Amino acid sequence: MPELPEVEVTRRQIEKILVGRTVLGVDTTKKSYFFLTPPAELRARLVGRQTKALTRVGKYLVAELDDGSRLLLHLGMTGQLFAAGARSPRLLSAERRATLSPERAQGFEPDQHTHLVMRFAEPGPNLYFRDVRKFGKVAWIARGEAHERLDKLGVDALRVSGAELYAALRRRAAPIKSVLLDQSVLAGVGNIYADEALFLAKIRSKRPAKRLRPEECERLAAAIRRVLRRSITRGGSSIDDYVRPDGSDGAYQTECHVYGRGGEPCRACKTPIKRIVIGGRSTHYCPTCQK
DNA sequence: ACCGCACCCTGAGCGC
DNA sequence: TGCGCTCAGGGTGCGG
Repeated sequence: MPELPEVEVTRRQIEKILVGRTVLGVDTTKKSYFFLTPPAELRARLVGRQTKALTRVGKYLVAELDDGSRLLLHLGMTGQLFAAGARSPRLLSAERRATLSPERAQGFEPDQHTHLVMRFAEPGPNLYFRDVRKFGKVAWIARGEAHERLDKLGVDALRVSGAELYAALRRRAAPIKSVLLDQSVLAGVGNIYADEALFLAKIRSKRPAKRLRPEECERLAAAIRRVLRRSITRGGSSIDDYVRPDGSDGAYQTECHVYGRGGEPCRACKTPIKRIVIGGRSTHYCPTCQK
C-alpha cells in the first residue's frame, strides 16, 4: 500500500519512538515469508540493541542499530507501523471489530495480523507492525553486509533529475507508467503517485518510455518530486489501510487529480478521467490533458 | 536486458 | 444471510 510519502511520514513519526531506545523484548507471529529473517533469529538479534538512526531508501525503512547491524522494514501493500495508543478503525478488521465493545472497536487490538511488537527498556510506547496480506517484509542485516533489496534500488524519487530519468528510459520500450513503478529505475514511486505525476506532467501513461523527449523527462521528474513532497506535507494518502503511526489519517487522497477518479471530471478540463489497466495495475489519466 | 504475466495473502464489496 | 467472484496502493520469479 504505502509509497514513498507514506513511508517517509511513517519514518518521521517512528523515528521519535525508536531512536535512542533499547529493545527489551520482541514478539512475533510464526514463521512466514513476511519474515526474511526467521522470527526466532530476529528476536534474538534485536533484544538488547539500541537504534541509532532510522533512514528511508525508496519504500524501505532501515533502522541502524548500535552494533552496526541493521533492521530492514517494508510495508508492502497493507503494512501498518504504529505506536501503542494509536487509535483508528483501519487498525482492525471489520470482522474483529464486530466482536468488540463499541469503545474498544474504535481502537487497535492486537490480532493475528500483528506480526512484530517491540518493547523497550526506556519509558514510552511499544512499536507495532501489523500487515494483513503479509506482503510486507522484515529482515535483519549483519554489520557490514549488503542486502540485495537495497542494492538494486534506483535513484530515490524525491531527488530524481530530468537528466537521470531521461538516461534511465533510453532502452525501455514498456509504457512509461510501468517503468515508473520499476524500483530499480526509480525508488519510491507506486501506483498512486505514478498516475498523479504523469497527470501533472501532462504525459500519457502508455507512451513507450524511450519515446519521451528530454524536456518531457524534465517535466516528469519535476512532477514526481513535487507530488511526493506535497503528499508528505499532507501526511500521505489514507485510502484503505494506511494510517500514520499515531493513528491519524493522511490527507493527500483528497487532492488526487486522477487516481481513484475514473469517470469523474478532470479537475482541469472536466473531461471524464479514464481508467485502464497497464501491466496489471489500474491506471487513471485524463485523455484531454495528457498527450 | 527487457517484457508481460502468475503468484504470494487476506479482507471488503458486489451481484445473485 | 450466504456464496462466489473481483479487486486492492507491493515485489519476485518465471518463460519468452
